[in-house]
Amino acid sequence: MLSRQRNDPTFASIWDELQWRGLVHVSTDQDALAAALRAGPVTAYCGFDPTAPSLHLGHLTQLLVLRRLQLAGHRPLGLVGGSTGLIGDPRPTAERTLNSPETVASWVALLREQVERFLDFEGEAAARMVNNLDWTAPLSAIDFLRDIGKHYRVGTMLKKDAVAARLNSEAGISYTEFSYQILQGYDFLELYRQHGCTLQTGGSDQWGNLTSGIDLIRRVEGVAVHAIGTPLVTDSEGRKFSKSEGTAVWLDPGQTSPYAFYQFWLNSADADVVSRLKVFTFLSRAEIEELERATVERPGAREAQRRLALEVTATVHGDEAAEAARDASVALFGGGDLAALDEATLGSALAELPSTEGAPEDPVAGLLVATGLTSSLGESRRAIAQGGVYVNNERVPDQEARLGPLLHGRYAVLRRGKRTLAAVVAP
RNA sequence: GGCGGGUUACCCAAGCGGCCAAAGGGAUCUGACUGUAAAUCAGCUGGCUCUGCCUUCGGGGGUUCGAAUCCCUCACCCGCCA
Repeated sequence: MLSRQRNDPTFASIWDELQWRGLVHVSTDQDALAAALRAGPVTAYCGFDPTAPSLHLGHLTQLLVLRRLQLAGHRPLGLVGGSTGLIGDPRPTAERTLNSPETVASWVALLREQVERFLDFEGEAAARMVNNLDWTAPLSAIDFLRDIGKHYRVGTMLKKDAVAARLNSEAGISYTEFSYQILQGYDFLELYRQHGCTLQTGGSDQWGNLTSGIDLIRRVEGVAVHAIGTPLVTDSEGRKFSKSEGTAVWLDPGQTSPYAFYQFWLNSADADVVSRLKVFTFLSRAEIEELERATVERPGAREAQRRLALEVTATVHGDEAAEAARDASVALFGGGDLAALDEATLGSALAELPSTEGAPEDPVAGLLVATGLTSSLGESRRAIAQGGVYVNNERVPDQEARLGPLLHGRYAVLRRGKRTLAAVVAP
């Protein structure tokens, strides 16, 4: 995948391209930053905290920004938050529950592998991976307070969005989380010292943490460094899709299958699809503008959504998985008669879906639970009663219904609602 | 450390001895319309061996025929004072 990615050569600079793609929501002084990027290779970093065993879509934006910078000749540093993950970035709503050091360490390892897949570790602009535990763990509490804490003004720290929100809420905030911004600021300082890093990227909700490092480096080293805050990935309603909103789309294929991942993008609203193409694909401006026209002229054809789904799935899961997800989608949503599909096509399509073993006499309600389409028998019955369950595209008539005849003697396709599918396979 | 307030389902939030599996709103999910879209309208949303039973209102213990509701205790959060 990496070898096929490229920036659009029609842009005068990477800065122009990032701007066009809508990836710069906030930044430090634009002229200075653009000039720095023009002047030669810049070392840029982005941090990923282990709050779960996988990265999700919010992180993908950052990974691709680093990759775009790398393609323009700059050097990316992928940071995993071995120490910051032990502390927890304050959320605006409530205090986090601390995870055990063992858990954090295991998640760090998983995240590191995921980040590594998006960057090139060879050549002039080779990427590097770092872990902030390496420089934070040896630091004593006294060193921390004297050497770093002295540069921070509490008044400034209190003004950071997340901190201010928490202070104004009933939840309050612990000293632990309050200190987070100092740790992240110190990361930037260390990376500046160790690797000459002068640019940090992050989501715009991280702006307070980004400026924390910028201010620290100015005070300690007298140097002006930069930051880019990318827009948060939302749908056209402004809803954030990240794990905190409960609709997580994970990069780990074990948690979100390539098929489910493909389907997520395919279901993008017209109003969102162009901005998503810009942020999440390496398609050129000309290609994206063509897809934008297609969306306006033939919205029902959903050409942009199809291309988006294929491109992003390929970027994350590889060409083969992306094509399999596309082929399965075409077969299963092809417009009707599943029985008309030949066995090989059906079998490979169903292989993309969550599945369970079952026989014709098994009750549908139980199979729904077994495939994960519902989480309890009660929910299954409710779904059936609402007319929201289908077997092989036939609506299931009553709650006691059994599976019935299998396609090719082996398969059945369970559907919940319009588009959530699962497979039943004879043992 | 003292005093006061608080901890309810995915989130916000009402309830303050029985009519409470717990109002209302948000969100999810389903149906209709569609393009596997959006908007709109309607409905569902603890579990089960389902005319009943079980678990749930921060944890534990108690009072009572009966507790989310009263008492004790522990934990955590907020505010004021120190």
